[in-house]
Amino acid sequence: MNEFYTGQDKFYVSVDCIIFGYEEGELKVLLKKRDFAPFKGEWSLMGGFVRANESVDDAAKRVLTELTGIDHLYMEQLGAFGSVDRDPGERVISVAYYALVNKDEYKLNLESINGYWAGFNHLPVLGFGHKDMIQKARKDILLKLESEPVVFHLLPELFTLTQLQTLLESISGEKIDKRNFRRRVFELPYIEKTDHVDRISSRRGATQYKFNKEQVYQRLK
Amino acid sequence: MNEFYTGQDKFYVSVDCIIFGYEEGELKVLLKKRDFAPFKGEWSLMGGFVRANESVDDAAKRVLTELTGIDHLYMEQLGAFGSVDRDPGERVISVAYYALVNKDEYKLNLESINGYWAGFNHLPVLGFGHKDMIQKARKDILLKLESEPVVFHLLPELFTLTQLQTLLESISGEKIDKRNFRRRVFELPYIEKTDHVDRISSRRGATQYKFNKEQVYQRLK
DNA sequence: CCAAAAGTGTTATGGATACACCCATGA
DNA sequence: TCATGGGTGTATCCATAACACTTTTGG
Repeated sequence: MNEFYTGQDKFYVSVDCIIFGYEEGELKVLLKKRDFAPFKGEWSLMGGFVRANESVDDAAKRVLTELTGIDHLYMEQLGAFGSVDRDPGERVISVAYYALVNKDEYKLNLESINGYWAGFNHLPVLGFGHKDMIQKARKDILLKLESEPVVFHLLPELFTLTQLQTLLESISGEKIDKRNFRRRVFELPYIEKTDHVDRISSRRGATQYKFNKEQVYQRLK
Repeated sequence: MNEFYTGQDKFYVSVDCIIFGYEEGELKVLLKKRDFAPFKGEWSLMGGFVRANESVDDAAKRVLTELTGIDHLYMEQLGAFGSVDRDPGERVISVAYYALVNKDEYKLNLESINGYWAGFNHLPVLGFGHKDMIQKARKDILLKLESEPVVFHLLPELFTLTQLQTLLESISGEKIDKRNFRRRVFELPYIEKTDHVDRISSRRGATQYKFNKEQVYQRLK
């Protein structure tokens, strides 16, 4: 149609998904054993190629669903990673996304996808610039948190304030004062106390809270 | 090399540059008349195709230099724009960048590039999702401003506090109190008073200030 | 002398921080 | 009874916001 376009180079375009979860006080990232070269058998992010008939965003959703069965996730684009030799096999331009998952809600079959939840502070060696992507994603979430309480995507329906606090601490990398933290939480209209008590993590039992999602979104105009 | 890659679709990948400048109290965006279809002769962002032997970041720098002669600019990636029908001519995945330019330092020959500085609040009709990109870029800069005084890339060497204030107002879209603003500025170690006086914009004359770039970067660790 | 922009301080308020002890329970 | 994590208030400090008049000078 446009001869100007002809003669331009074409590229493989992939998507890489950084899937964050939370467990036992630590932020986790879902990794998978690579099925094919290069680095076959090594750990890597969930990824796949963009197809001609889908948008890049749709490709990311598709890859996520294909690999994990998870649908309708909270997901944001992180950016394009386009250095020439990022993929040692072929030139591939990758667009990275990050997703936040409530691990309880979606019971993944880790075996069938050759996956595992890596502790954010104990990542294995990763190729393709994946480590940079993960670090960048963490910073991005931290920034986003200032304007939107996205962490609730990571937590189970019911959670204790200690769980919420340690999650925020592990994302920000900083200790939070318990009393100041709780006072702030009590002022938030979208975090509600429930009658449930968690007796797993402490002898005394901790009150469980839940997010009121309508309030979250209403609050954001 | 990797048969898995073969059979995947390939794409044209382009870069689009949102070049911001500042003049007479208003934020500006550099646009250019398109040389080829689709939308030949219409206004659009500076753009070009990524080549096989260069990174996407390098492509953005190259396009900027080719079209404007400007080199070594402050530039950030905004993200990938990959909907299927974004470009009505062909499927093209675009990675957008924004740049901040001191218009005085780089005297552009607007005629030769068919360009013009559009007022941010008076943009013409733009295709290819360029308007969305521009809006997103403004928000991004606003966010970035909280952690880094990037506006100095837009200002001339010497500037008055009123110029700085109106620039910030036009980026944020909000009025700032003059006295509070000035008090805050006086506390910043990287904004220095000079002996120069600007007599163009007022009868009385306004003191000109300058950024101390070492202080800016030192401050950011 | 007047129009137009530059310049200048004080007060009030709210949010952030620092800080230490008692409580309830299961083992 | 004791070890473990849950739960609670107060005082201080600092950043932010609101607010109006005087100064200088070119025309």
